[in-house]
Amino acid sequence: MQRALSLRGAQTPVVEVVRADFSGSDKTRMLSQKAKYALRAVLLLAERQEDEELVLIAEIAEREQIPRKFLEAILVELRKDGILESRRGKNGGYRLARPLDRISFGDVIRSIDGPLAPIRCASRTQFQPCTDCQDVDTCSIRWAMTKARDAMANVLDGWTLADAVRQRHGIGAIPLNFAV
Amino acid sequence: MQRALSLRGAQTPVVEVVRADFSGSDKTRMLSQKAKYALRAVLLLAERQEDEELVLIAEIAEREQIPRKFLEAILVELRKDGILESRRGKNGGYRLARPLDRISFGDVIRSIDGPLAPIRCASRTQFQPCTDCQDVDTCSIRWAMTKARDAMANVLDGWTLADAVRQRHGIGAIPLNFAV
DNA sequence: TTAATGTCTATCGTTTTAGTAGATTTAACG
DNA sequence: CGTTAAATCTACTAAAACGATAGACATTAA
Repeated sequence: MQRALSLRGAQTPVVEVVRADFSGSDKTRMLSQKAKYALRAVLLLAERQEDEELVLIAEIAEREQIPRKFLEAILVELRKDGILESRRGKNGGYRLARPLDRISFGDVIRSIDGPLAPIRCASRTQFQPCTDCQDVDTCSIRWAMTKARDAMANVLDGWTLADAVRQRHGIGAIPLNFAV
Repeated sequence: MQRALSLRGAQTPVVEVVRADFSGSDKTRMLSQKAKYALRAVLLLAERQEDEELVLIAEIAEREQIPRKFLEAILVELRKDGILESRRGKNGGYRLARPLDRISFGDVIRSIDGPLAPIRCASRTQFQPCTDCQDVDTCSIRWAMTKARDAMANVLDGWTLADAVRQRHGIGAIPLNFAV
């Protein structure tokens, strides 16, 4: 049975130019624009946090080029999750609710985008089995995704605003677990 | 200036029942349903690959409870990316295009969902700067996301169908880098 | 009281996701 | 050759998520 010969596999492109399109397009997959804005905002607050002053939404919006109204919603979420504090009224504004070294990238991302895990059944903070799952305990997809989540969480929960600010200013070494 | 007292932080819920809602809802974030189907399909083919036989789409669909027509599209993508081979016509069907130990979870996920990186500027296979990026080289978000991507890729590219099948059958040890 | 500020609620257009339907091509077999 | 069993291609659709916007409302300092 020599049928291997007639099998259709990947078309190895005869000319490479063929591969020049955007197959796979522009899927964001994971970090939403919203979470990216959140990180930028929080990072800005981190730079300011020394001078005990509150920072205006308007200022954050302008400096980071984030749509004002959209940013408002983001900041409210971060406040509800205990990452930011705010005061309303005249002289109001925002600031970080905790010291720089106690706010991680993971905290911010979870606040805006939800669990870090690629799939709910691999989440440690928001576990939920797939509706069509046959056996949660032996599922090898879940197993791999859990490992992936842990690896990612290890990075994102270990990397704090303090680290980012330090890195940005070029002072201080990068933590050991993040060596390249 | 005692303004810390009047700051609004996270509302520590007075009654815990309040927290019973689904804030954060059901965002998939990363692994799409489609990619999950793809992994299930490929895993099934991996179990069958010994007996040189081709497997019907219909059979995969039924066994894995995947909508038939949707599955077709998935298998075509996997074939185009060189993960599967197929033959049409009578006695047609699908099978893996490479040995089990040369197809990783990362391969399958990339084929269906695109780059593993949480954000394009952190992708090694599909790099692209953010349109609003001020400085790609010093961006600390990109930096963190790159580390997260690498950690995740290390897991998903290292975990192959061979590993998954071995694990499923309870024989053979889990590779060192995946020790818990 | 007023002006400056954050907060809440509702809405909206676009893109992505998940899925469906039907016509078409290919290969085996008699 | 004709039939039949398969994959494949093209087009469409409903629902959700995403990114944003608008406007009324609540709070605080001066």
